[in-house]
Amino acid sequence: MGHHSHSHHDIAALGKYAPSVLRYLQSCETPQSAYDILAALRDEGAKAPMQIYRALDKLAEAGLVHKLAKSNGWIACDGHDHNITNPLLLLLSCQNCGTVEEAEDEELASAFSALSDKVKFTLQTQSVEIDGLCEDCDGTET
Amino acid sequence: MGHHSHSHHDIAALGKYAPSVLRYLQSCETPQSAYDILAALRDEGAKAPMQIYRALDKLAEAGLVHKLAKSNGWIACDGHDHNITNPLLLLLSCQNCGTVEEAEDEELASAFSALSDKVKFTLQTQSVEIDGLCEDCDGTET
DNA sequence: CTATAGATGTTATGTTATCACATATCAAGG
DNA sequence: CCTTGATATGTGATAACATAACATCTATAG
Repeated sequence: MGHHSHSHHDIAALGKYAPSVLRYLQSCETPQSAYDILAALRDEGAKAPMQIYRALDKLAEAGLVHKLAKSNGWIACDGHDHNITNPLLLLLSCQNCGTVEEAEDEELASAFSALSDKVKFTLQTQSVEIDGLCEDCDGTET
Repeated sequence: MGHHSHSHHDIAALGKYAPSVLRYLQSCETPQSAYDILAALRDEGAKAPMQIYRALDKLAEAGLVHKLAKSNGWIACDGHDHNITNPLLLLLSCQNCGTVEEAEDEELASAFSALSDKVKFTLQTQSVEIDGLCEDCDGTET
């Protein structure tokens, strides 16, 4: 259990550009748009948005990248194992520096389950995006 | 306390199109895009996206409409009072029929607060979007 | 070898959002 | 009045994000 599931993926099988898209996102501190990634991967032959979106779709399905809906940005997964036993991923997005921290929380996950029962709404969400200030930026921002 | 705060707003003060944008969203069952709203408000003189976005921005700031980040759609607030004492709005978005239900939950709100302390991340988020199936659709969808 | 299925390349287009500047409205001071 | 400045609104252009549609390539089963 010390390993996370990512090492089990054959990233090359996710398409021609999946490895470089993932490597690029891993090299970035902050979320990148599909067009940012496209620009960065010109050297490697990428020419059209579809090539990037196809790679991102497969990487996301494999849990190797996450999309931030509010900003249309993408990040590489930090290594959390997003599988059936870890149902709820929290993406803590700093409004000052732009970094995104991943977290999981049992208490929050069970509060979600309880709510789901209470209001009779069957949850399908696997991640929740949360805005705020990271420890470094809190108090620091102008 | 039978009243909600919305009656305190002077909607006309939120701009020329704010009243008709709000009225239109209130008439819709499902989220509408800014361009949907624009199309619906041609009769009332709306001609360009900016006119709609300006109205939506002010309505959102007043808590009278909510944006769904994942779908770029907008809904009218259902009457919940989104003020300082009710910090966390949950938007339960049905993936089958498209309706969005608003909810609040003390337990969930305190789990968020607890998490915030634990990971040292200062929350600014006021609403959380959640996907799933509403009671009517659960089991019903094909 | 060829048929075919799936992956990738490519063009065009659809959709969402904002910029930048023009024009209008209106209130306050001269 | 009239000018000045602040705020609201109108408008065209364009940026930014995403997908449709079809062509071409490639691996491999038959």
